[in-house]
Amino acid sequence: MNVVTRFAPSPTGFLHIGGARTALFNWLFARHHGGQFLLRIEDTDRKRSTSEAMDAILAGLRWLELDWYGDEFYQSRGIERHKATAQELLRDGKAYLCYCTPEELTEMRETARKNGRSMRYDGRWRDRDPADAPKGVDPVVRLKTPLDGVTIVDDQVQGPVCVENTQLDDMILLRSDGTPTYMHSVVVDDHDMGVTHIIRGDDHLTNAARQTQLFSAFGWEVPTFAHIPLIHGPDGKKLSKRHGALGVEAYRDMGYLPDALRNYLLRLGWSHDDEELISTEQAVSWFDLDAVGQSPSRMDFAKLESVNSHYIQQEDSAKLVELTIRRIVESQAAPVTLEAQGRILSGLVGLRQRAKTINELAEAAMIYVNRPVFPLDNAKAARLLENDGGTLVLDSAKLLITIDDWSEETIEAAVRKLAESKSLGFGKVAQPLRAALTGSNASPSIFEVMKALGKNETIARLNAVP
RNA sequence: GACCCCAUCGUCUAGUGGUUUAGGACACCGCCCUUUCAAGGCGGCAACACGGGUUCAAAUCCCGUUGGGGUCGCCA
Repeated sequence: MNVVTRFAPSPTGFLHIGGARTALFNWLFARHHGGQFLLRIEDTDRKRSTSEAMDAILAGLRWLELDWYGDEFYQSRGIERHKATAQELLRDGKAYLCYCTPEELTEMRETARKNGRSMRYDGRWRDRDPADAPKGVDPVVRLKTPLDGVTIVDDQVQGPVCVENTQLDDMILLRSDGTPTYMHSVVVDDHDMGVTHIIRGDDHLTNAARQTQLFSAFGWEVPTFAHIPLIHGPDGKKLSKRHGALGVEAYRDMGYLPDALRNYLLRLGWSHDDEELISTEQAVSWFDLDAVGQSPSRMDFAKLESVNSHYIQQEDSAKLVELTIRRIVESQAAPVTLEAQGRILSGLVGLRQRAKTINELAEAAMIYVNRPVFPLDNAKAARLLENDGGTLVLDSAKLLITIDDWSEETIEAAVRKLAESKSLGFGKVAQPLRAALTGSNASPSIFEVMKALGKNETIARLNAVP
């Protein structure tokens, strides 16, 4: 089966989470079937389209590693073609000129609503003699849609959806200024681009019926539709900014990995038995429309974090260090020395195990960037150095300075021996050391920290305790 | 309001008429491990919206109710 999918965002805002999932599903579906995934920017609304939004969408897609086939299409470049096809329909008597004023339309809408009908435009110019055309009024071009019968959208996710044709009015193809509408442009473009599968949000389901009518008017084959349920906020209501209706770059800034976000989004509304952590390769081989759920799902940051932490465990060390350092530099607006970078890499095992996001990782890694400042801000840590805590730290320093083989094992053996010699529980020694070394009462293993810090820095930090 | 879609633990979901005391994951709770915090291991809590049918048998099929969502622009 030849498969061509497309993602068609309008550049009026960033690439939000729902759009990202739509793009992912299209990408996956095309990959799975060995087809092509195309990108089309729907920029026909010049007033609302911005180049910033366009850049944000492209950057978001690239960050998510959802690459599209060939160059992206710009809908605005097809305007002449869209106009021409509408004229064809007009010539063939499948469309007509309508001279209704906006006021008339508003009135019609109100009447329709009052009478409990969904049909808005009453088709008053459908069969009217063009000679009746009022002077000085620019007409719109409307499609002559079927007056009776039903239009069936055989949706791959929702199943067959039947809409009575009496519910659908004659849609506008060309505005009175001659420019094509979205409904018209989409159909022409999808046909011209050879799109075989239209996978998009559920909010377009009712559009599918209208677009089907247009495809039929042209005598074109209707693509297969698949409307995926929308993502809602944690409360089941429409996704708001507070709930995560953010651009994907915001997710990057919150410290999520693209692989993790993709995995999370994939599982939101799609499943493969009990699989939770799914690699891209597996996703490509498993993904199909029949496993897409029919009900809307809710955004769950806790689950996203959990998935993200798994990907942080799996991420390549060098890459992880790079991301961590970049984040530190961004937030501290200060460089990280090569020495500190080496320490972070050395202590990465313990750091990554405790981090759910890159941001948490960057924060935890600060113990390798800055020395603790006394008196410590952390009250619990400060308390660990009170009484004989400070003495234990200095005793440890004296002992550790004699160690030549600076390995975790040797360091641990030495510290354990010290605790034993003083008849102290191991924790009694370890906690003050932790406070002296990291300025905190919680950190990775102190032996790992000492190893990563190196002997000189370790001794220096221990001796710095007042 | 009209039309369309949806309905299994708090959340994401498995389940396609009997294999189900409804499974997994996240979250939550407890225990273990333990130098702290995590991670990990073990265990626990927790759902078929409701009402009618169909059938020997229904979470699974049908109808209705309720609830949620979407659409109703010369926006996309």
